[in-house]
Amino acid sequence: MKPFQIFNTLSRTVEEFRPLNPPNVTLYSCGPTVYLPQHLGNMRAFLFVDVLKRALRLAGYRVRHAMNITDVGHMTSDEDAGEDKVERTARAEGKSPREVADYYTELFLHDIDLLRIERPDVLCRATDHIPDMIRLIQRILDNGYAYVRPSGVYFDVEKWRGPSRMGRLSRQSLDEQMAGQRLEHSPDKKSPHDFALWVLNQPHHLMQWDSPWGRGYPGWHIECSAMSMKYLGATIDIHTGGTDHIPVHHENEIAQSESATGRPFVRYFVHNAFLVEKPGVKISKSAGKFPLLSDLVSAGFHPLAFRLFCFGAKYRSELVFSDEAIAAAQKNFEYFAQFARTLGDSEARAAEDSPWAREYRERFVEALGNDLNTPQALAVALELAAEAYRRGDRHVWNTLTEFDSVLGLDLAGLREAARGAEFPPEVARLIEQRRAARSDRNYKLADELRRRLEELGYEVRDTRDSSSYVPKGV
RNA sequence: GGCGGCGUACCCAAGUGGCUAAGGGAGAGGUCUGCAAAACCUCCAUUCAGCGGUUCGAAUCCGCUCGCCGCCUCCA
Repeated sequence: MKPFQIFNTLSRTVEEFRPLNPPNVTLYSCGPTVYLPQHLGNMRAFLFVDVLKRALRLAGYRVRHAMNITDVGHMTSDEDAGEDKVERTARAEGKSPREVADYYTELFLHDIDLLRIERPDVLCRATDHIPDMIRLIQRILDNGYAYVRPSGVYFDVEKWRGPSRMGRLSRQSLDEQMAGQRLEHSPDKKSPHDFALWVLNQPHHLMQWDSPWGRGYPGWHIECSAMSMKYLGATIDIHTGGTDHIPVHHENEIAQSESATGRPFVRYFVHNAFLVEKPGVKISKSAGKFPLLSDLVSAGFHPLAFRLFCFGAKYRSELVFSDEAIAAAQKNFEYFAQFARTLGDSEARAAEDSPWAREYRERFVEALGNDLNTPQALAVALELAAEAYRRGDRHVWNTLTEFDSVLGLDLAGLREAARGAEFPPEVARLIEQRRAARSDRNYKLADELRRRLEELGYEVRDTRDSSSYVPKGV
């Protein structure tokens, strides 16, 4: 089998994936900031991680996945200025920061469940790991790569950077950047590129902790370094995030992590592109207005339609959001669901698929191993179903189920849900009556029973010699 | 000022040197069907923003032009 290939931002090329300790893979993802709901653009990022994880598993790897919940230190502007975003929401809503974080964390979990995104093995909140961050900052200080000032502990970029260390990801030398030219920076900083590891003397800040340097709170970047090391080790295989994190957040994470441990921080950085409203216009929290998953559901779309919609484009391409494209994805979803539902027991329980299905499986795995080409994988899955219809040979359940381990549509569950044994007694009785009416050619009664079933929330789909009953909303 | 990306049919979107430019949606016609669906079959880009160049051969490489955008500040 061909090795799994993935684009590594560190090299800007598609590389063969070689984890440190195969078949184990350590994966860390920059998670949500919990002061607002996660919009559809955020959801695309989490869907990307989910499909990456599932594809790695299909390729034979075992993945340990950690994701952070940012509930402190995320500022409205530079690290040492502005207001903490969680606190801003807390003040606006008259809640405590913890209540705000809890609320939006729950909302996040609710949404990823709807999208059938697997929960990470470790979901870690920044505020639960303050001691870990303090220890890490101390190590950086001990190694001489940070300095303490009245306003905070800062990472010394000049000291650390050495030959091409900073700017490795973004391909920008520090001198080329305009840091400090576009906004005021703290006079305490030796260089405008320096960033806060720990912030001191901000009395208005609600969340404060004691530290060896005084009462304060962590800078935004340190949480990812501290928690990824704690749960996944000094060197992790894959670190994911949006492309917006390349120049600052991930650059700083590398600097602070490697200056602390002296070891490589990440083997593969993998970044997803944005979901955009129209070409080039990204959906973002700071823009004020942004579509949510709940908006799609209110508009009558199934959450999994959004899941398939995202798989219709490569993770590294901007994806243009439109109702028409979501509707197209929903058609795909219904197509898969209908295909699964109409498989007979002998087809769904056969130990072996028909030989012709093998080629589809190979193409599917190959597409995913080719830098996660989900559009191609999706096309293969659709072609498998179409080919099964065309041949009148639907012994492909094992293959389809394997595809679904990545697509994540729960086709097995959908099939079960359409089976008679699962129906409530009243529904089952109506179904039986309708079956009898149809065989008596009493179509007037059959149509009446169809209406009543629809009132109960079941869509009736007849075939020549049987019928299936699908709960509305799939 | 610097870094980076994009422009493929009505829409979404693969393809990055070579069989007929994937796939889906929409659209058109047909088959099947008590009805309503679903499904199946057929059709739907001589062409990849434009213009040059390299090559036996380019949507794919190079140059220029036009248009759009992201990042360098919080952001998936």
